[in-house]
Amino acid sequence: MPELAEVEVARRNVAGWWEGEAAAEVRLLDAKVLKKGSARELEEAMLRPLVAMRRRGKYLWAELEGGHAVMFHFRMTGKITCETTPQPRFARLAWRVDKTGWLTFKDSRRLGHVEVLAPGELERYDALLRMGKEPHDITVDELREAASDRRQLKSALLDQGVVAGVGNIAISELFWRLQLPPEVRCGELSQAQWEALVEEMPRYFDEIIARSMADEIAYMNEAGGENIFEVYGRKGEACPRCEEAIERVKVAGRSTYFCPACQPPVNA
DNA sequence: TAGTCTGTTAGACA
DNA sequence: CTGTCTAACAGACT
Repeated sequence: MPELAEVEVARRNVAGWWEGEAAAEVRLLDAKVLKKGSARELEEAMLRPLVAMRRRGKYLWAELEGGHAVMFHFRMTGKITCETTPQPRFARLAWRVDKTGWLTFKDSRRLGHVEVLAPGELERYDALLRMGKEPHDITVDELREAASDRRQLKSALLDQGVVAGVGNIAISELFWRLQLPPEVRCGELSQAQWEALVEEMPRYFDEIIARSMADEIAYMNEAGGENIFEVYGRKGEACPRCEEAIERVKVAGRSTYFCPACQPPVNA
């Protein structure tokens, strides 16, 4: 599951499931996922009607009547699904909405978290304050300014302070589309390549979002696990563009999949 | 089996 | 500043 795209799909789904209602019942199934606020505050907040579901980067939050917010971060394995029972496997928090069923925050690895924010705290939420612009809003100049020349482009794009929501999978896919080598440094990109990157980022996310929404409808969530990416997770398979075998390397500490033929090193 | 991999992020360290 | 490693954690894969 992708990054910004997965969270945006979750936002749209949850907004539809929960829209205009208050939860009828809240169950905190694993108290350790609640990183800020008390179980009681969480319950009181969620029992108020939903005002809006919002997203910034990979952060997702619910705004409730009365001014509280409930913040979610999925990290690696978190997700929100709609269930018929309140305690499916890996459920950490569940709330029942009459018209829909049990909305469930699941997280097998328990790296994700939930926070209850009192009125006004959202405006002072550090991760949001430090976050770069969304891929859909950032300009070429803004991106170049945030990414210093010597830094690896991958490292810069993974930095949420540079641009919001880009994750490890998106990097492999974007680099393949733009034919950039995995370890390319920011200073090595031409103006045209910067422009292409700024154009391709929102396009990539829009495509994955559209695809994920369609899959949700087709499979009623709980994806079948088919790899929808061009190169990510496809080591040894043929490049869709040139048939060369896809390789995997570690850059910025994370796996990057690339085609050695159509993404050659800059100095080659 | 045991070891290795994993979509994130913050923080320690060289 | 930069990259690398680790810790959170637990399951899937080789």
